[in-house]
Amino acid sequence: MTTPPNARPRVRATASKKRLFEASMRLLGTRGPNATSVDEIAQMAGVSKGTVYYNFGSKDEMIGQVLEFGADMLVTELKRAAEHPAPRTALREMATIAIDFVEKYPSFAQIWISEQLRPESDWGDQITPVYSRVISTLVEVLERLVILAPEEKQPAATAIFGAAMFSARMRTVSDTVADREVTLNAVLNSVDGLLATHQHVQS
Amino acid sequence: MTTPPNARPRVRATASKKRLFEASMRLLGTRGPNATSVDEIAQMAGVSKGTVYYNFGSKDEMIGQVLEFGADMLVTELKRAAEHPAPRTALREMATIAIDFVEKYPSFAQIWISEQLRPESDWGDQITPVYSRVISTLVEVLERLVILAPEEKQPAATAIFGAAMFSARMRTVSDTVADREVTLNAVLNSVDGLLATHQHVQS
Amino acid sequence: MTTPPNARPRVRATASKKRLFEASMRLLGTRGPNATSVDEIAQMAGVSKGTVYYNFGSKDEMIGQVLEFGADMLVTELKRAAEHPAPRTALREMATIAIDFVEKYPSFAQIWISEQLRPESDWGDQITPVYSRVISTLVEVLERLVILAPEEKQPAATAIFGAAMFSARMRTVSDTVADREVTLNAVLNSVDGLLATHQHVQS
Amino acid sequence: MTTPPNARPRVRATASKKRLFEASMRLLGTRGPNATSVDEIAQMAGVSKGTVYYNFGSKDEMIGQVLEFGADMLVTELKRAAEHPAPRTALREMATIAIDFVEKYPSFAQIWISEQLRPESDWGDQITPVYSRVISTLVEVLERLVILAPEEKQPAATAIFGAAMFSARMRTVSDTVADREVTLNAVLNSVDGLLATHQHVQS
DNA sequence: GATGAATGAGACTTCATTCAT
DNA sequence: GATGAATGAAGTCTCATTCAT
Repeated sequence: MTTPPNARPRVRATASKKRLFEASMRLLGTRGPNATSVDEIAQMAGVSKGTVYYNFGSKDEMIGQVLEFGADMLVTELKRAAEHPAPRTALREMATIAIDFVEKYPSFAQIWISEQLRPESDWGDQITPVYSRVISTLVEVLERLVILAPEEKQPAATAIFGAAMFSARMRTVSDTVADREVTLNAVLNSVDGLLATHQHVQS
Repeated sequence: MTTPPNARPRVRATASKKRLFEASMRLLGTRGPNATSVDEIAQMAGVSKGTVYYNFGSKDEMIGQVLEFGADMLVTELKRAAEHPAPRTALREMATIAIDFVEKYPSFAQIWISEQLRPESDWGDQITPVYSRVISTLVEVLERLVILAPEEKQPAATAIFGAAMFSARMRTVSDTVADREVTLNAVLNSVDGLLATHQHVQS
Repeated sequence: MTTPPNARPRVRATASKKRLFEASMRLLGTRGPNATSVDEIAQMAGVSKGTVYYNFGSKDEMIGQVLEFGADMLVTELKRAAEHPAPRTALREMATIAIDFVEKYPSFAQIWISEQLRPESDWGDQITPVYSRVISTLVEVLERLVILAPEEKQPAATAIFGAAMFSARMRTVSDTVADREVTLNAVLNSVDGLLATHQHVQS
Repeated sequence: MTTPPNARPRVRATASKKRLFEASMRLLGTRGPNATSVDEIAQMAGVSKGTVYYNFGSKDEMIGQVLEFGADMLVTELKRAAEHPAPRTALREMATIAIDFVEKYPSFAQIWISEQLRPESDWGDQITPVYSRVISTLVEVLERLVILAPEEKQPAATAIFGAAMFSARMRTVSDTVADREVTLNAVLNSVDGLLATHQHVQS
């Protein structure tokens, strides 16, 4: 993190860390954290195993940082889309972003969906935020769309999030890849259901 | 391998086998398959480690059988609920069953959601059926509810399944347990969305 | 071992033991004692694993008995051949017997050659006799053929035994099976060497 | 698997690797590969069990390398002795080398004799060559000694090899250790038999 | 006489982590 | 900054043996 005056060491350090980051992203989602060994990550990054510990301190710390990085990427994009003035359009764009993100980084969706639910996950600190940050963003948009009782808000958002993540991930797994637009509409059924059963917010 | 009891499968199951089954169910979901050791399962079942191998041959085989058993339980119940003449009521009951099942056996939801999505899971043969069997049942009910284009069917069912599983599991994890009825309605938003945007089937 | 008055149990007992014997013979030579499990032997014999312990008490005891049985078979035949009045003919017949025996029961040759040499073999008590009984028979015949110094006797016999066993076993393993007669002559070279370098015994 | 040091094989061998090699040599022959555990080897070498896997990858790989190393040692010496201009002297020296080698490394003789004959040995790739390389060297020398029919060559060499290995190994096992010279002569009886019954090669 | 469920010691192997260089 | 040799705890699995039935 420090920025010493001599450039070369910093460049090399950054290079190693960056390569480890990239290798982690690729392997973590393909095989999951448990099935991926530090050896493999180091080998794919082209550095020695010790370098992992020099740069990150532990395997869990590295995974945590990778997960956090990915989470920031997704949440940032989602928040930007949430700002669209028309709430239904905002939701459509958010779903699109989620679907595309999962297609681009199946890794993260995998880990989030699977590990997020595991109560005593080692990366809980990095993972839970993904869910809660997305949910709170979703709730904000939903509040601009329909009038919801307080206790309805989080469940409604959770259902949409679950539908989106699950549908998106399934596209990347199943043999018959569903059309992106069709998947998007299926996810948005949830939104349309809300619109059909709840009073709309006046713009 | 040692003299496997495949002569008359499951007839007169040993007490040991039953106890291992129960211990597996409890531990598998709490910690996930990878994080649960054969030692722990055997210890919780009150038998020796060798007994696991005498009865199941391998850890994977045992996990597979446990998963299969749970899947049969859920799918059987879902299929019965699906037979309700009114399709929307059928879907409501199916969602209720799923939510209750997850509450009763958080284990299975955990494994299904997390492992199902992992392409090269070792228990793929036992797991994939859970998804596909549920989806095909869901599709049958949806076909009785609204008129769907062929390519819409699976995505619509997947979105509902994802919403239900994710919401149900989230209830068992989060601090503020959402009300069961509210969760149910949130899941059914997806169904109501379909009803709002598609032509209804004449009864 | 006891012979109870009612015939049926004895017949069954004999049957189990006999079948275990045969299964052992077949497996022991193919895979060696260490690589052959009690399970496999029992399974091939069509009896339960417990029957092995009921009949023999232990794996080692069973192997020992099987080895002893084979040894008796060979030694008995060799001793009969050794009685031929012409010593060289006796030796030729003994070698023939050994070669044929190895061809018929590659198992025994395998175990004898390999385990015999292992100092702390578990079956030492049953195996060593094979070697010493054959050697002493050989020595007796050699003494009728040439005049040997006392210290020459055992080494000469050992060399012949080694040549015979090794050559015989090699025939059953190698791709290009050597002609039986040619192998026999190669083994008898040792005898002819003795005749060429030592004083003959007057008949 | 963990970062195997195959970059520059054997250059600058670690002290650990060398010590494991030596411990393996000592234990492998005393007890045979199956009866020797990785734990024992590591303990005798004074390193941890993990070091075995770091350096060799597996037990079989380690055994294979040890066997190969020993085979090279013996074959190299035999080939040098085989170059002696007088073929009978060459054979006598070869037999001497074999006897001494077995006395020094009873281990290898043990494994070669016992495992070589086992068709489906796991170390077949390392072991078979021992036999065939020695046999072909022996045949070359025999061809310089007497005129042999093509089909006689390999059997003659095999008989000599068997006599030598067996006699040598027997010396290290039996209580009454035969004199080295006497054993040597017993082995060479085979050669003298060839000389007595076949036409000599003109020098 | 025979069975087979159960056992537990011990085997091979993996892998996150440490540390001297 | 980085390396890679070394470690040891922990994991999966095998198998000879015991014992109640």
